[in-house]
Amino acid sequence: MDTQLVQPKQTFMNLAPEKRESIVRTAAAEFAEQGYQRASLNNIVKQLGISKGSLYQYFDNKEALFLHVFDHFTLQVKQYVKASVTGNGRDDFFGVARQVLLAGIAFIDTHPEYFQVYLKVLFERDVPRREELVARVRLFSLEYFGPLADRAMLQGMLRRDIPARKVVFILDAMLDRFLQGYAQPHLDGGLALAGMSADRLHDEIDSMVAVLRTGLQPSDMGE
Amino acid sequence: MDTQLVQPKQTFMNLAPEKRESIVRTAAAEFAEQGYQRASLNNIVKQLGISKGSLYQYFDNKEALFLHVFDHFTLQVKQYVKASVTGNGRDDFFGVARQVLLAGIAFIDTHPEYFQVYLKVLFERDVPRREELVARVRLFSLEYFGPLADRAMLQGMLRRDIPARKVVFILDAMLDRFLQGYAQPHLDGGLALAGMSADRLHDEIDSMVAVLRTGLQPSDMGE
DNA sequence: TCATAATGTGACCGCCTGGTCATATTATGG
DNA sequence: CCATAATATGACCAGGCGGTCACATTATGA
Repeated sequence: MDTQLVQPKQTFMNLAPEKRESIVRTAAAEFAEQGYQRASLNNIVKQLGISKGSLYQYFDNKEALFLHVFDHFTLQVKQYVKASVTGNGRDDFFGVARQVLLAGIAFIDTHPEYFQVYLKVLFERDVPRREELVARVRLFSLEYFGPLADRAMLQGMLRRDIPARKVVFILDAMLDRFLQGYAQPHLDGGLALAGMSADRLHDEIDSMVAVLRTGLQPSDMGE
Repeated sequence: MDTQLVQPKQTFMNLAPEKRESIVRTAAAEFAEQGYQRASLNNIVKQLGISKGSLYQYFDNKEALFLHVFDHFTLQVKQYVKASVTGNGRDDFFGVARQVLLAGIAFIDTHPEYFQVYLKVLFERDVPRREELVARVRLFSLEYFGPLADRAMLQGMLRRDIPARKVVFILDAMLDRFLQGYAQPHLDGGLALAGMSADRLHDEIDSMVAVLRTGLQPSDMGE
């Protein structure tokens, strides 16, 4: 989640920032709708009102454009999560989970196309450097929650009869699935998360975290 | 989940059953690997060693072939779940969840390509009659667990402070995610489910269900 | 002002796609 | 055996793709 996946050509960097942004946003929308393989460069340049030759002056090929879009996505995610968690002081394990969930919702609200690109990468074959891309995002989650769970375990905040890595799996599954349900109405298990008001959404999140607390905290701890 | 999505042409029905099966299996594999849009009929007929004209004597078009494959998938799932649950007597709510999880694993083991087709349908746009296809599978899960949860609630087997529909969401999310992780190694949250031995897999499932029990049962109930 | 460098353009290429159809092959039954 | 119906075939079509390149346009700075 550190170094860049690809370098655009110098010509692209010389562009006005607004134009750069509009290109990345338009490309992201196309990749989000169609996935990598079906996404059409002809479509992208048509929507941008530039010629195909220009696009090839900015990026070496379709793959480089796609990787640059993904670079933007990971950068944005990182910023969102960091901002939301560090902003709200020292929470306990489940408090952090709640914050991450809220950050995810906020991210999807402001950049729905980026999250769709991520989902496409997860479930599509033949995405260039797919393993690497997925690893970047998954590792971010695992490496983030892993140490947190270990610490919580040492502090007696988690049941000792469940291995820490299983706690992480459950947390990861729940968070990811909740976000998938928010972005992809079919997966919300009948909760109708998609059009929900912010208040009710927060209620859903709180009660979801509460269930995790009950299930994963030692029984001799209050809520 | 009842009526057929599409009728193959008569010519297809006149074929020897083994040939019919080999056609459906080969098509399923192609759709699983490539998704609907990218799947190539040229590829399918080449692998089958038949001409493209023949394929069009069996099905009206690509869409009809795809829908027929999906029909087979839903039929198989139904059989697997029914068989595994009815076979093992009267379990409690969480016991049934465990049985369904085991049935899902068994299904993926024997028909990995069908499950991949389902995942592709979930995350791909422009799949013909996509809403309908997803609804068939999701409704199967919701309509199955919904009444079960209601009954469990009435019998005092579930915490009263969590609405039944939220219990269903959590269960549905956990099961679906576990199966996704089994079929798609990136999503296993570091549990390495993919290559796991049957015994260890059963352990994982048992402890997962145990966590659900603890989190969702009233605190005054033993395990 | 003008030579040079940087950037923009879209017709064009080879390739692959889903789908068609005239024709060849095989099965059927009188 | 032969006429007819059923089935199999693959060359062919229009359309879209990623990518190229000779050329037009614009920016630069001496």
